Amino acid sequence: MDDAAQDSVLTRDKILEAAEEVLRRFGPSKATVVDVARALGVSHGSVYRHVASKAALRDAVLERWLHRISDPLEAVVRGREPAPERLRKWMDALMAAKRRRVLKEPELFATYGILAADAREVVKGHVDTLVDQAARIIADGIKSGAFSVKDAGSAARSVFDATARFHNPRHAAEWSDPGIDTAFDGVWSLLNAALTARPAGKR
Amino acid sequence: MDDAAQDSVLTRDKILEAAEEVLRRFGPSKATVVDVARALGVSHGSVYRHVASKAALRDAVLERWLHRISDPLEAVVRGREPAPERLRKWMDALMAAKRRRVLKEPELFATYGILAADAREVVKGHVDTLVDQAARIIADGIKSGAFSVKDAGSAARSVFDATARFHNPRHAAEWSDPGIDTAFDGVWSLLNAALTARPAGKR
DNA sequence: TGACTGACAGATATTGAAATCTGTCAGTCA
DNA sequence: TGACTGACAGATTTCAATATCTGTCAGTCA
Repeated sequence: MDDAAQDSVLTRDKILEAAEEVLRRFGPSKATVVDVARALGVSHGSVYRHVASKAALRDAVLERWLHRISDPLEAVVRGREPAPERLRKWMDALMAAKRRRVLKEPELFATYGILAADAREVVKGHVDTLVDQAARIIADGIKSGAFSVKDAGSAARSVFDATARFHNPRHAAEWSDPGIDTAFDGVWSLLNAALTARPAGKR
Repeated sequence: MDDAAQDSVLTRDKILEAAEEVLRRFGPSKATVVDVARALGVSHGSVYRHVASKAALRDAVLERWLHRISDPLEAVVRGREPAPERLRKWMDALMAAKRRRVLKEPELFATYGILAADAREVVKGHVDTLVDQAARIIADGIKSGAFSVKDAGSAARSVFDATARFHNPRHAAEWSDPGIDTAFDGVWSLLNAALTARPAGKR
């Protein structure tokens, strides 16, 4: 009848919210659908009315989390600085976002790492989103003449691949190495040189 | 008395040999020092006469295995081709060595991955060896004028970092992706451009 | 005499019975 | 009438008793 303040109606969003909290508190190996239902005060059968399976629920929670990483980077992509500075800023923001999460809540980070291992498709989507962001910056750079590569898309993919050590969660343990920033600067200066290099009289 | 054919004397080498075989057959979680001793027909107490601990034994076996990867690359480093070709050949050989091992014996590869997780120092030594090999090639390239980077050592480290996705075992699962070679070519062409780029009239 | 054994203490791993979980669906109730 | 419940089958996980392992060392024996 009235459609406001209907706290009692079970929505997919509420389930995702609760699942996130349950995962945070119990970790991926202990969190159960029954826990999620209990947190919401419903039977676990009700949960299955809104999500197809436990795997689908985990996927959806992971997807949300990944969006909270990639969405804020949009602001950097749409920034006004020259493309080279903007690309560096975007990389810094990406790395900072990841590192902040490992440092602040290492266990939660590990939890999402475990979810990601079972959700290749979701992760692929996340990576594609990020590569697309980088590609848009590089395309700007090509247009303005700052970058001299042919294809923004493949350049973006290569930049992303070449910097894997600095943003791929598999390498998270290395992010607290003292030399990590120096290492990134080294890689960055090669990549930046490659992107900006004048086509050059052969060889 | 006589020092030939003394099959009965227990040496550190024989222990490493046996430990390798036990690890191959039982995997890292099941392999025990008792198994190694049994394979050698001695008591496990004897094994402790030659190795300080199970961890030290694992480290030594891992180190051997890593040497079997890095040693053959020396031939490439000492090759006669121009540095850029040689560096590429070295990278190809490194990647081929790793991929061959995952493909032929995935479980054994996983076993060594697990050993490596507990042997940071040994792994660090292996990486240093590899980076040093790359640095020697790059130094040649600088001498011959083919490369224009300042410091061979740090350039080598950056090249190694930038190609992590293609040789770091953490990414082994990605090595069977159909696009992996294309991805490497993309990264390589950026790195090659960066190394060979003429210092360029600024910006 | 010194390489090797084997029993030991404490730590770690295995095992299988009992408990819990996932996903379904006929039935309730607002 | 349709969102929700709760009991169920089969799969998975837990837990505590039991067995095995690691590292040591006094003692054997060649």
